[in-house]
Amino acid sequence: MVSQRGLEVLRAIVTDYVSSREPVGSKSIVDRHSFGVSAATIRNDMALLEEEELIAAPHTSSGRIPTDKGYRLFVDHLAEVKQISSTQRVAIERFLDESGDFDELLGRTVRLLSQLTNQVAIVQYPSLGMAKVRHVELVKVGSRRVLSVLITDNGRVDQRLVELDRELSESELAQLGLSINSAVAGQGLGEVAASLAASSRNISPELRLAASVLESTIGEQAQANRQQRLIMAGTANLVRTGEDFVGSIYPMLDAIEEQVILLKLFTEMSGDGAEVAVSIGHEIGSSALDQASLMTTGYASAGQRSTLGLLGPTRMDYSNNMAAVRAVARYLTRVLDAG
Amino acid sequence: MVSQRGLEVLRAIVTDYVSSREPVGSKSIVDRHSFGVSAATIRNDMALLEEEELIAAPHTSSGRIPTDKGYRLFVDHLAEVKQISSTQRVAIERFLDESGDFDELLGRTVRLLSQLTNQVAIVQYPSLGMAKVRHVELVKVGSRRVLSVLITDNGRVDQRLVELDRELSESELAQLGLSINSAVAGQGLGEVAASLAASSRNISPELRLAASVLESTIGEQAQANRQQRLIMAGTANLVRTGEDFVGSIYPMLDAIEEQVILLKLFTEMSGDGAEVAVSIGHEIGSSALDQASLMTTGYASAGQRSTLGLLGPTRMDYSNNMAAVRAVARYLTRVLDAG
DNA sequence: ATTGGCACTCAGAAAGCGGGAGTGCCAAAC
DNA sequence: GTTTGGCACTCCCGCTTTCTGAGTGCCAAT
Repeated sequence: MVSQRGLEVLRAIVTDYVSSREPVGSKSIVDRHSFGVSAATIRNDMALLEEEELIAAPHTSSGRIPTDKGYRLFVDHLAEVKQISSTQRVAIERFLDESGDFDELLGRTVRLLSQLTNQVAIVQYPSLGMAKVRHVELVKVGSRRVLSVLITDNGRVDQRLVELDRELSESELAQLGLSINSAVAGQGLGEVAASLAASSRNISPELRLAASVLESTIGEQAQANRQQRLIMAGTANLVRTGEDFVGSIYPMLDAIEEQVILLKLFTEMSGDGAEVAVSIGHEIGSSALDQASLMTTGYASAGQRSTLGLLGPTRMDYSNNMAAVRAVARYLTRVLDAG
Repeated sequence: MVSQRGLEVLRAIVTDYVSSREPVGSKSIVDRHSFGVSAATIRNDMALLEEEELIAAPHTSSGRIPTDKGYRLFVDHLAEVKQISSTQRVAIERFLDESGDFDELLGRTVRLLSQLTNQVAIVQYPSLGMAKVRHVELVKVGSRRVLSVLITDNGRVDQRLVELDRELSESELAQLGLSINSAVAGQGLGEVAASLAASSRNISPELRLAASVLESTIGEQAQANRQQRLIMAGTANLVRTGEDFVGSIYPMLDAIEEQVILLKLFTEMSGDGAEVAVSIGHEIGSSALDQASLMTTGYASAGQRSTLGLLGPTRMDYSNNMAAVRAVARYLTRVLDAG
């Protein structure tokens, strides 16, 4: 069994390794930390830790680095719950002052988080969820093209181009818009398609074809799972910390650019609510990301729960990053959710 | 003066260097290309080219690589105008089929271009430009928060959160919405602020304060220069081609993440219209992007002109990339602009 | 349980050593 | 005058060798 001091040694190994990037040996531990014991004693403890697979030696007779399991124990029991630094607070404050479009805000948030942590930051676009339709606006943008803008009562906007069979006059379009709005306004997103189908009976024959195209698009918009969208920043940081990965980082970069894996992970992890959740290395369950850690937490936008987080090497500063993720999520919720 | 054959030699050097990544010598030129002359003759030509600073030798007695000036000459006079390959065509076709939100479309476009070229792809968000206001929708998203969605008649949407001094009832909000819409609908974006100020006299005293906050926000939205927004993809490609840069690529990555320089360059280059414009190395005028080339062209969205392009090492496949940029811009225009 | 001592291991830096691709120049040939 | 073969020279790059030092595991003594 691992002793109390053994755990302290593990903590020392993790913190030292994270800051130095180098395998840490018994000597450097007694130097940097004030255990009241000799290096040989530490070595005994380390042998225990290695048996438990909490640490490992990259090469025979070299210092030790934490395993995924070691990081896990560290995150669960040993990491101190930090507050964000004053520098970070200033960054968030300054960031708070700027105004801008909703999308811009999310973009700025994700860049902020990436700068605070020097990792890849990811924000999941809030889902349309259980919202109701507020308004549909049809905008003519070409002779036979119409942009359909759907606005929900929790403030999400989905805009989409529709190609019609023939040109509609402004008045025809206005008429269609009126009829569509009266059919769908106040409807839950799930009901939109049905309501549209029901109302379309009253439409004049000349408009019938155009109307059906529009209706199917609006139905799509209502179904569209905006949850499927990630905003990312700081991919470059992964390169900067690239020395932390053995072998090529290209599989990782590809996986990130693909987004598929991340989307899956984000939706899976989103259930956890307010706490910061961490997946370490192999726990992520993707071979491309098995040298990475994923850290997520929830945020709220107009009552809709969504997820944000970051991705970085397993060898990351968990305490700091967890604090930053938590702070940014809280801040974003404060800005976007009911005051 | 550089002879005709000299120019052919330059072309050979550029193409060989681009594909091999290695300084190219006189021997390998006569091997790979069928000049009817010996290596020694080529050497003489190369000496000329070097005098003209079109090529340079990384080390004494090593092969030559093109200088920025050499690339410039190549792009202007020697590069053959390629068609995109069938593989690329297929990629674009497949991409064309998918439906989705406007923002998603731009996102997909930029990822497409980055995959076609293996470079960093950039799309500038279409500007609001000379558009007129179509509709303003006010959506209550919290007790004291309102989301203001502004839609223009060319289909751009700007959404923005407003914090009010007190809670408004739905009916109050609806009333305000009506009054605001009647004031601004059909107005040019520049006139919005004035129209709002004029109309606000008729607003009841209880709403006065909330109205003024809303009005100033809507004024901002109308002024907002969406031109200021870039969508990027494929930063990772820069790392993949990272061996092409001498020294650290971090300054480049930083410059890209900052976006400031790129925004400036994009707005400057946007005037050129339909042709593909290329800035090579030092021509860009930014020390961080010394070793990069920027390639841009215009596209149109509902009559608004905007810019897209890519960024990569000076040592890039100009012919291919120019073809891809042109093809994607045309395609995007076809989808977004009047059919 | 802890400690000092000691032989052993091994990664990584420094140094040494060709091989080879490429050059510049020159005198001869076309 | 342009082109060519020849030749001496340069210097990068990859290879092996050596060396050093941090670190380990184990053991006997405290």
